[in-house]
Amino acid sequence: MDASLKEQLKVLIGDVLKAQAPDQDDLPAVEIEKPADKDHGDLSTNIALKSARIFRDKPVAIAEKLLAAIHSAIDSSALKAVIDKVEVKAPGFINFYLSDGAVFDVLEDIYAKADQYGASDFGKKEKLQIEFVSANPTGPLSVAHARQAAVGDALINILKFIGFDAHKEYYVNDGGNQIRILGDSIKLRALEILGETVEFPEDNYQGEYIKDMAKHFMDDKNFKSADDVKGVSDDVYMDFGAQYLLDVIKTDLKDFGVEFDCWSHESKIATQASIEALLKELDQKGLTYESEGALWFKTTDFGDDKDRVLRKSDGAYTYLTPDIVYHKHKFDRGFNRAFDVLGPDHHGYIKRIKAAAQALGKEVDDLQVLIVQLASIFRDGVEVSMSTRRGQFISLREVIDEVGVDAARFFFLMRSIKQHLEFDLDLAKKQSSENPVYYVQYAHARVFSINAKAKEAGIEPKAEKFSLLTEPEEMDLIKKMGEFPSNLMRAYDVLDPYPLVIYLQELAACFHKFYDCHRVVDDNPELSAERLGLVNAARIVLANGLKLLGLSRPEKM
RNA sequence: GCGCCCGUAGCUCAGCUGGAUAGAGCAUUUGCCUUCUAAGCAAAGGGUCGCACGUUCGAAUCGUGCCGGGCGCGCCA
Repeated sequence: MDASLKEQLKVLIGDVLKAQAPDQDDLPAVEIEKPADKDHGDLSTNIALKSARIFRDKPVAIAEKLLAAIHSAIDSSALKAVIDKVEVKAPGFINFYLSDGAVFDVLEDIYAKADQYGASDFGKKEKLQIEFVSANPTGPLSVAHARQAAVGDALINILKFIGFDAHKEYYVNDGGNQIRILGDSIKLRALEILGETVEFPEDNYQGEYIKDMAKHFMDDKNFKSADDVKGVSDDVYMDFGAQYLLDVIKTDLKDFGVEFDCWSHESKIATQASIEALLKELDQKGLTYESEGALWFKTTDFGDDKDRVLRKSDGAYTYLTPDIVYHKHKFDRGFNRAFDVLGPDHHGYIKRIKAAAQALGKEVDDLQVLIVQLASIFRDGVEVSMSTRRGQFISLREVIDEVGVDAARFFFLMRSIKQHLEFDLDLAKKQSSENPVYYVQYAHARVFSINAKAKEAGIEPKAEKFSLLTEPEEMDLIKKMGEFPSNLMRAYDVLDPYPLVIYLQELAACFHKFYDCHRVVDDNPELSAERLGLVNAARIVLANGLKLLGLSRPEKM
């Protein structure tokens, strides 16, 4: 079932096809796939259907012709031990059935690699970075950030597992206007607390947490009067606010199981000198021009809808400019590729920042933006309305406290990032069969109670030379385990961990079905030993998958 | 008006680069615990895959055009 088997078959069939039509040079490529239906074998090729036009014959007739040649080719190759049966089925598929021995190889492979089963050197140590969350330190993290955190973290784990040198980074946007507003908000709330009448601007941060911060601030400084508050510069409020909230963010993320390799600060990277150097570089490449008193970047050269302003007519830089410096900094640090995880409100920004990467000499796909759709929160069956500006939203902290880390991470990962997510707090909280979180973990935990039972009976798990497992539920479970590596590759292809979540649910389903149909520990010691080996192999695969998703692997539930 | 994402069972969603009779969970109905955890298993009902053309031996999947929903279109960040 592994990739090399598919490749071997592909080559073999390709050779057979070529022998049938030596003069044809535009033969279709051979594709091998795993049929959805068990009655269609373990592997299948549609080559006869694809080449119907070239051979000017019915697909079934072509398949029959190829079948004889494939049979003899297999008999004289190493595949003989692996392929049990080959047959043609309407409308012209050629289906391959694996031998039991080939299926058992999966189990031996799992035991040989253990917690490294599924790992590979596919990534060839390519150095890449995923930047995610990167919320401005102006408030606690929301559910949107929580989803991005779960996705970024799981994706990093998967990329590392398949051989990439992957790093996770948080970009702290501490240079912009919003920090000034944050400082102002704290200051005004402090004055309010002291009984002053203040006009609190609508654009300032309205959340209750600002009042808490103002109290903390005054306690720290031992401020008692409005004059004390007015006596310190705005910078003090800004620094306090940003640092305070950054600490909150770090703590919340840590409690969510997400720890970054690097926290980059805009204020340290996008310095005046580095911005000027960037502008000079872009100018030398002929990618900027002045118009209406502003400095523009020709992003249209790279497919953007319109050019973008780098420096406003008042002399200040737009958000884009330091962000380009930051991305240049990423590539200068040796990251071959970079991924930015952003919310859907940023999709209009993609062309711009990719244009910048190309202007800096990178290829189009060296910078990829992963847009993670939002999550709607449902409580008591109704959607909770959220507004960041008004400070009304469910925070990551509330999600952690209310449903727990495992359930929250699982829910955030169980849908494609392209899919808008419905997060039902009541469902996520439930410790019952309705909650999909526990389905996978329960399979893992069940193995431990089997092991306890086996220990009583003095049965040791077998880890090689399997031969007695013949039940369909056993074979299905083993074959499903063999699909683990390809699901990791699929997660990489789509840059989204969700295929792994779906896979683990399928694997758990195979396990539960086996569990209900057959007893592991019974009066046949040889069979019991093999079944014990089987369920422990399943436990390894489940554990590896859960670990990659950042979920716990309970031994008891 | 333009751009991105979504539209598949009552609900929430899978369906990978086009393949064989469109799947799962939840919900509904019905079975299975004196034996390794019932947070489990089995069975039943439930679908013009938003609509229409097109490409193809073959379309939920690809293309075009509509319809519907979400988000975004600043010298904001």
